[in-house]
Amino acid sequence: MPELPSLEIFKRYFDSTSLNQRIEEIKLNNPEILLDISSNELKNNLIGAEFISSMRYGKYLFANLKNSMNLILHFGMTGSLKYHSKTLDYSPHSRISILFEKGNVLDFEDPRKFGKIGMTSDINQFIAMKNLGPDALNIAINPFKKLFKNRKGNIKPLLMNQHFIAGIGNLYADEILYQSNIHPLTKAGDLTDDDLKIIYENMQMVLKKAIYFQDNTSKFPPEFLLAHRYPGGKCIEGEKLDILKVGGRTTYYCPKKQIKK
DNA sequence: CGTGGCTCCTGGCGGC
DNA sequence: TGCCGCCAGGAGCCAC
Repeated sequence: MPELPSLEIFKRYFDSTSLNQRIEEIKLNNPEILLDISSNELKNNLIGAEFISSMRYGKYLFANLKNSMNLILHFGMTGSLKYHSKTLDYSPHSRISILFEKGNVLDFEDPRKFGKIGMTSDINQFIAMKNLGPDALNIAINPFKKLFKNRKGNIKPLLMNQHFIAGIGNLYADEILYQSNIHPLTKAGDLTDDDLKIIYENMQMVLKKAIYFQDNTSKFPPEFLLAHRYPGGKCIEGEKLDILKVGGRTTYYCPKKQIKK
């Protein structure tokens, strides 16, 4: 589920389970998910250390260690966290297991193995190296509007472009545009100042609501697209949602509400 | 630059 | 039941 809202949920889960305990052992079941670091190096940084805090940026979670290193977690399409007792509930898809001294385990699960795990001593440098745009939940309206200066291309791929703005994925891009009455194929250059304001406000609203609903789309009220986003689904006004491919990704929108300019 | 296509990998679902 | 094709919340790379 990993768009910004799930990342925020993961962060809270991590903070409430995994801080301030000595790391005793690392089980690295799939070293191929490591990002620019060897298994031994990762283990050397983690074993004997402890997490003291965490920070989310876009779709990345940084777990801060007392020794001033930071574990980087990227969840791909199917990543998640699971904290459990050492004695039970090992996930078959655990790619890395972090065993704490008191007998509990944090599993990084990821069936499809699109996730990545790494380590950095400098989070800002990592963000700059990845060339990530500003975080979607921590940008003010004027800087947001400025991002659109001289931008071409369609609005939906732009919202999903992590170099442009960090945190929005396929589902929430659809929701934000639906709430804003903007067609996903609208050219960025055709958006008015008012359109950008509306998109900005809906981006904030949608992401916050999604966090509030624990990123569980089945809990979304009917005025949200995500409550009806499946083949044959109808929006709250009874209009059948249309499906398009935009930037290679399946896109749902309401043809009545979201008119192309 | 911007875009479209392909790739990594695995599981779940619908259709035959 | 078994097999097959298609699809999936991400993102990097490459060719045009």
